[in-house]
Formats: sequence, C-alpha cells, structure tokens
Amino acid sequence: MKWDDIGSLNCSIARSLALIGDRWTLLLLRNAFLGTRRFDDFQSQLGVTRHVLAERLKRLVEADILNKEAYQPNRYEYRLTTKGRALYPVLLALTAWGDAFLDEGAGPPIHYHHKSCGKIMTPTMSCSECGEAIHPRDVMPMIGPGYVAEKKFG
Amino acid sequence: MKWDDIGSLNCSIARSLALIGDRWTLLLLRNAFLGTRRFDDFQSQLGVTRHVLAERLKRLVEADILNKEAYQPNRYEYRLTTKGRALYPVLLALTAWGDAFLDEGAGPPIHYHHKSCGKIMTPTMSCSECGEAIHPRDVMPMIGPGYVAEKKFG
DNA sequence: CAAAGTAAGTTCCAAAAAGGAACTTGTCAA
DNA sequence: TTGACAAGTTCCTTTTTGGAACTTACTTTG
Repeated sequence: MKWDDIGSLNCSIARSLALIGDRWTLLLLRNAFLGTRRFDDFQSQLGVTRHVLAERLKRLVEADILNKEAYQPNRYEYRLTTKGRALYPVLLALTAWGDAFLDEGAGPPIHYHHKSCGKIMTPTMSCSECGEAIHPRDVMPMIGPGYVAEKKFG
Repeated sequence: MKWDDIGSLNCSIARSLALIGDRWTLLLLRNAFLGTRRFDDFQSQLGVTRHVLAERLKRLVEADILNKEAYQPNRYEYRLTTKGRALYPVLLALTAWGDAFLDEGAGPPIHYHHKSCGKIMTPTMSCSECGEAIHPRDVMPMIGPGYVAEKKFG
C-alpha cells in the first residue's frame, strides 16, 4: 500500500494523517497558530524549502485547513480556518508529550499560561462526558455509523 | 534546514515531530495501541513495506517508545513503553479531528466507549488546572526553564 | 530426523519526495 | 524608471519510499 491510499481507510486517525501526517505539515501549522501568515515568513522561520512549502500550503488550502487570501494584488496570506483551528488539540498533545519526555531534565522550553484560569497548565485529554483524563485501557472502540466494510489489502 | 535538524529546536512540538512526525510512524503506533506486537502483523495490517517498517521500529525502540523483547529465540515482540503509552492523547486528538471533519456526513467510523463512565465520548483537550476545554486564544506561551537561546538559521 | 514452514529482517532496484540554489513575474516604493 | 520584494517555479542532486525477492534461524510436521 502507498501512503496516498491511507486516507481511504476506515479510521479517523488514518484519514487525518493522510492530510497532515507528513514531514513539515504539522510544523507549518504550529507556526500558523503562532501567527505566521506569509510564504516567506513560513520559509525563513522553518527553514523548509520553498518547493515543499508551496506544495504543503496548496494542500492545506485544498483541504480547507488554511484559507488563502490576497492582501495586495498577487500577495497572499494564509490563515487557519475553523477546521484548521480545530487541530489545536493535536499540537497541544504533541507539546505535552515533548514537555514530559523530551526535555532532557531541563524542564519544558515553553510554559503555557491559561488566560481563562490564570495558571500554567498541562494540556490533558479528557472525556467529554465525565471530564476524567483518558487512559488507553479505559477506552473500548465500537463500530460507528460511518463505518464501511473494508477491502482487504496485502 | 533538513528535517533531521528539527529535533534540536527549542520547541516540544518540533522535538516530538522529529521522532514521530513522519509517514507511517503514528499509524504504526495506532496499531500498537490496538494490540499489534509482531513485525509481520504490523506489515500485513498496514501494508507498509518491510523496509520502512524495520527502520521505523528500530527508531521507536531507540527512542524508548517501543520495547523489543524476544518471545522465542530470534522472534520479537514490540510493546509500548510508558513513554509510548503517553502518546495516546496525540492519537485521540487526531481521531477527534477526523471524526469531526473528515466523515463526509456519515458520522464517525468508530465510536469510543469510555468504560469509566459508560458513555460514548468525544476526547477533549482540557486544562489540567481548571478542567475547561482549551481554545487557542486562551493560551499564552511563556519562556520556560528548558529554553535555551537558539542559533538562527536561514 | 529430514523437509517444509514461519517470523523477522535484508538486499536490490526503480519511483517519488526533499534539499538547495537560481530564476521568473507582478507590484510597490523611491 | 529603477530597484527591491513577495510569492512562487524550475532544475538538478540527494534521500526516502515502494515492491519484490532473498536470507537466516528456529519450529513444526511427517
């Protein structure tokens, strides 16, 4: 199976990864959340090649994750759409994991101040129904309405 | 900048993505959470080439995300370590996003039953301090203890 | 006990994607 | 009207994937 076929699997993780699960895309979105909007700014902040950057931006616009808008004739800004902003939890989850396991004992490089409550927070994935933190063992996957019988591969 | 230099940035997202932010790795971890442990099972379930699979498993073992253990002479099982299990929120976040935006109106392919409270849940990223769902606008990044002055590139 | 089967990789080669740098095209500002 | 600038493109080299066959060390079966 090729990577490009991943998006047709019966799994939201696979479908999500087909859009944003390659090199650079999530990093690019990180910068979008930090306020970056223009081609050359993404390019110089990330060091990604212009070639790859152009391709990724195009794909994100097609997926309605970024919106491309002219701020002058022939000059564009890329802004997160609602669908794009909804990816914030993915970035928070990566942040929380990196903070917990990749700091080499130095503590997190960045703290996150939650303006709503005024405290430094650790983003936590919790259940919409009971509010408890979610642990793998407590979760039971069940067939849902969007499930379609799947062709076997391999 | 090359992808391999991403891991040295002053950012937990970048550091996390340097380890798990390429094609196949998160999908492989998804299957690990679903119970897959052996080389050939990962291979046939995902359809990834043996070549890529071998490289990814090796990298995850080196990063202490998976543990490689012989169950017979010369036969190995890969199991999530504590550090690996801590990636569960990343997969939940991808799931929740895919369920919300990529179902093409059919509803989610899979429901998640939270055994602790008995309900079908939507995983939600919330503040460890106040329990509220986290929105980008409410978060203010601040320099933390692990921050190191960074070389400019580009 | 020999023959076949199996799991876990390796190897080899072609195809696709990423890295790097220079080039293009419209616009704006002096 | 000349030069700078933003947003890409193009061209070429280096890395990564994809696909399939091959290897090695047990294990099981007849």
